[in-house]
Amino acid sequence: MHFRNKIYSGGNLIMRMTKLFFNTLRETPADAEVISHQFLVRAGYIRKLTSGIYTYLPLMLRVIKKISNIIREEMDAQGAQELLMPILQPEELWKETGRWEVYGKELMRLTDRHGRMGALGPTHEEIITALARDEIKSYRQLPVNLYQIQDKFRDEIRPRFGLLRGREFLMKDAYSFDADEAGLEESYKKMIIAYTNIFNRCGLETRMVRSDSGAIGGSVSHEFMVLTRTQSGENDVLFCDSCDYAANSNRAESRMLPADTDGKFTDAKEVDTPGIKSIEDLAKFFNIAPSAICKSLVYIADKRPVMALIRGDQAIEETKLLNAIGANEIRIASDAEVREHLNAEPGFMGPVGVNIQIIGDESIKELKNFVVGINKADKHLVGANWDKEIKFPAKIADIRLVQPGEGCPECEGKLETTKGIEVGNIFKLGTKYSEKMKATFTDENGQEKPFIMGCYGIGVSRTAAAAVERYHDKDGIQWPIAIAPYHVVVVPVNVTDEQQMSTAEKIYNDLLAENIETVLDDRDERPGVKFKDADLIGFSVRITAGKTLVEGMVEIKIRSTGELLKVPVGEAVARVKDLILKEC
RNA sequence: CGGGAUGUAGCGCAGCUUGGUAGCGCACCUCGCUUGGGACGAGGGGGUCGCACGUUCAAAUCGUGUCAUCCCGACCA
Repeated sequence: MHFRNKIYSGGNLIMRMTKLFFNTLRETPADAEVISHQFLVRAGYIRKLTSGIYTYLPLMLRVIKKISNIIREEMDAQGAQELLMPILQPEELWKETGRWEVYGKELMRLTDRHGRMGALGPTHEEIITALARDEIKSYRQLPVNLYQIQDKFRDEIRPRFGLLRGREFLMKDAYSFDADEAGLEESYKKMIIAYTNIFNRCGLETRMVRSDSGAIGGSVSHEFMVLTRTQSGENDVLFCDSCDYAANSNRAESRMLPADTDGKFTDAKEVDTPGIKSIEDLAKFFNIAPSAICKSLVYIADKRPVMALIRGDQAIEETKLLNAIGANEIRIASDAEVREHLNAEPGFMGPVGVNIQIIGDESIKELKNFVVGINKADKHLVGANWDKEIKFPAKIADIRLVQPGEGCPECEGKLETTKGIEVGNIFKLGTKYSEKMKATFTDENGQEKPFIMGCYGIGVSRTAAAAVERYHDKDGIQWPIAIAPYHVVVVPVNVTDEQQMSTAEKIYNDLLAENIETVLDDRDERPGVKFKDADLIGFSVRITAGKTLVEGMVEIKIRSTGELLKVPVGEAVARVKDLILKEC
């Protein structure tokens, strides 16, 4: 309830709409695909400069500042301290961690006039670690958590969805330094508290989900997802219908349905399967369940071929596979590559007599008397068993894609799926950066030790977009009140009507005196225009001074619910204040 | 990077097939009128038709190249 603060730092003081720098569009911009992009452009919040790069107009900046301030308050409450690091980063630091090579094209590299290489910061692990290395010498100085709110630049392969995936975007990034694992655990928990509070205060329902750590590395990580309840959102989230388990699909686990190995084939033998290549065809051909088949897939991981085995009814989760074999890049092999590396026809390949790495999913362990390819065209082996006819793979890992409907790994519930927008993430980095960069401190025994680190991000601009994605109707945005650019718009229906205008002015001034952020729509426009704009922009409350004035009443309309109240002029301010206090 | 599409006024689009003085709606300016859900009338301003080269008496229109933007995919906080 930030409006209680005497000093509001939301921005400039122009609160008359004739002065406000904004412009609404009647038509939807052709290049805006998702709702948040469309409304933010139409309502005059953002304008595109170039692909993936946007100007935040005054309305947008107010929203951004509100989110930022909530973030600051909650981060500070957990003992974190704000600083601000440079956006241009020197090549040397990135070479220390090796990320200059592995980060890829997303890292926007540039050269200065002296020919020195650098990059626009997509994240700041290197910079903060270098700072800690120089400044933190003793365990007595620990723990420390430093954060900043700053523009990040990532040269996205394909920017899209407006503010949801831009190249330049506002992010809060925090980095914790601890003396030991227990300290990191403590810091991590504090950030969970901070994040939970932040998103709650922003009025966003989020779910903390387990996720893959990606290129940043580290062991444990969680993402905070806004569950959009719509088609939009880039991540698939699996969550339990009865406990609080939730995970990104690239990390989710489950109790899968048992295999249906009915023991049809008790003896192992080669069988002709002319042209029968797919699992589906095999199942039909033999009249068995897909789960009685061992599926073999070949991937090219960092240019080397790898065979992945999985139960026939299951699918590979490529991110899991990538992590399991420690590769940077992975893709399914082409037919030509299968022939080249296996000397086998696609559709008949299998884990026999090949000299490439073989990795098996957990799901193949229980396979008995199964059907499997043996690298012979138009033949399959039936009734196979591990370590009899087929050698059990040396490496087994969870590389399976979890499907909705499967059992929750932590309770008896079932998993459901929804789209989510990732607005925050937290990582336990451990010593990944501090070791490489020789960022150490002296512990109480005089031993030199690397910092135990964590990092914690929140996409500020993305959070704003996610809020629009989640809260809107056909007419426009329905901001949660805590992040709405203004709380109230006062609309005199006809600015040439003296009574309407003076009433509106008075209410407007009285609201301002109560520290309620109010704009006066003093434009000489027809009421329809003002109402449409008010809905589109998403002022939380609209007070209309119009025809009801003859009864001494004004109208109060609540944007989020559409609720309409008629109240005596003299009570309007108190009623609105009350409404906002209750956050509508 | 692969596949697809589009570049014409600030925004949304037509015109291109069949080459001949660049149009419509919204927005903008002036005047009038209007004032409870994106009014109406009259008048007005604004465009190197993405860029370059070529074909032609003549190119928004045809050809070649190039750049940009968007969509699908690979990738990703």
